[in-house]
Amino acid sequence: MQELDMSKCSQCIVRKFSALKTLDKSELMYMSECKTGQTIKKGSYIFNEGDHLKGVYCVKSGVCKLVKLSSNGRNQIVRFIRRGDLLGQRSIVSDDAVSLSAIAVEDMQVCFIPKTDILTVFKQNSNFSNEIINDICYDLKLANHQIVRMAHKTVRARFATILLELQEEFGEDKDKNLRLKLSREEYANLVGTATESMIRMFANFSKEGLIQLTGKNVGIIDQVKLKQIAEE
Amino acid sequence: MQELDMSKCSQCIVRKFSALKTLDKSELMYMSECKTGQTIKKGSYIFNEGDHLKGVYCVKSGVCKLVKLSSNGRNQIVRFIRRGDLLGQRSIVSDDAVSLSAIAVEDMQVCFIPKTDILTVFKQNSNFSNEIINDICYDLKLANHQIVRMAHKTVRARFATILLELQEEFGEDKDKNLRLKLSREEYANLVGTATESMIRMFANFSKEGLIQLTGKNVGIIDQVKLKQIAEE
DNA sequence: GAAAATTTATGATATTTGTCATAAAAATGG
DNA sequence: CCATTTTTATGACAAATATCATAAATTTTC
Repeated sequence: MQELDMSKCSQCIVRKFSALKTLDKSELMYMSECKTGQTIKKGSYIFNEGDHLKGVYCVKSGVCKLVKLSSNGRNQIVRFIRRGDLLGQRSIVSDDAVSLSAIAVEDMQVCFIPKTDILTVFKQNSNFSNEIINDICYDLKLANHQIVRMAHKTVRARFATILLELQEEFGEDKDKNLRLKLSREEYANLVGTATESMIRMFANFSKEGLIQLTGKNVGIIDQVKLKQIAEE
Repeated sequence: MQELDMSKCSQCIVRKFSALKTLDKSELMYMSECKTGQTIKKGSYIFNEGDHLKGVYCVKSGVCKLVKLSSNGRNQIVRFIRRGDLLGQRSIVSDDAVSLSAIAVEDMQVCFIPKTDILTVFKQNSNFSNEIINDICYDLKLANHQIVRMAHKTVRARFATILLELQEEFGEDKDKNLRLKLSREEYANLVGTATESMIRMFANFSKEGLIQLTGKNVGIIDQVKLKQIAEE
């Protein structure tokens, strides 16, 4: 990680997307004083399962994955964090060690805000705290949904769901390929299956004309059919 | 549901277990005024996926399951709520519809506290709000853990885990049988498998001397081995 | 307490998914 | 640009799990 000055928070467009949008001028000034900017290279850890976070990261650009290790050695990607998201929100309200690791999937620019400083604002500004709490509630809702999906859907259906979610969440480039580039192994860790099985699924979906593969690029062709498969 | 007066909150032992323990005398008096007591029969719904909750339930006795329906018709038990727990906590901080159904697994006694009233206390008493938020964070942590389990563990390992969790959470009766009585179907919905597969697993575990089956009763015999299987 | 309904049990079989082995293709690093 | 490492691909097979059918056991209902 490399330290950078990313200038004033009040001029940062990214805060508009996060709970930080609720802060007023003086609060933003305060944040500007506290934060430190960093760049994080693709593949490197921002924090690790078990760490005690000393603050929150505000993501200016790039994407990271939240990953959990299973006792039998498998990895699960629980969710992605992207531009505008706050990474490590829970550490504001809870002193527990984090239960997930955060690993950059692309090069990232983030601002680190120390816990004590964000806590000051959290206690002062109820709009801000409500936003944070709502975010956490939303995460819980998604997590419950995901439990059910993992428990009762086939790899095939889960893969279809993931493809549609990636399209929805990160969009497509000019060539209609999914903007977020992931390895087959990462897809496997997202869907919850073995890498080999994942590769086979890619081949199947491609043969069936549901997706188009161009190198590492994945293009969604038949959205309707994918939705159908996701429901099965 | 039958209406009951369950008398004063300040005299209720159950509040000691929940976030309500942070309330002072006057706040408890206030709660006593607002709440209404109810009994709920085994098998009946307390609320349904999609409902908008008008308040929170404080569980005095009995157990309920939080269930989510999958698009392919399967049920998943996401967690249990028991004596001392607040049911529907998230509705305090979020206006969203609930994403889970709550169904009584045993006869229950609950007190219903209207949202507006609990919100008053939530805003006033930061100890109380912190407790609630911490509970929600804890739920999220468990949910993430469960995603990984569902994605990467076999039915066998998940079953072992569930047995140990039920022992831990609800304890055993005089005959060393698990106190919480569930049907095979409920076990299946908890482990995330087909009922027939679940029944076979019961037979297997019994044959292997891991558990003892006496009618609907389930006794844990070999805790050590179960822990081992849970890790696989 | 008998009939009906539900739950548990078991067999046979199909499907899904994982594992291990191996090889081709692509990316990486001097 | 070549050697090395990593990623993707594919075959063969094993293991886990679901599905369908049927029956026994248990509970519920009148």
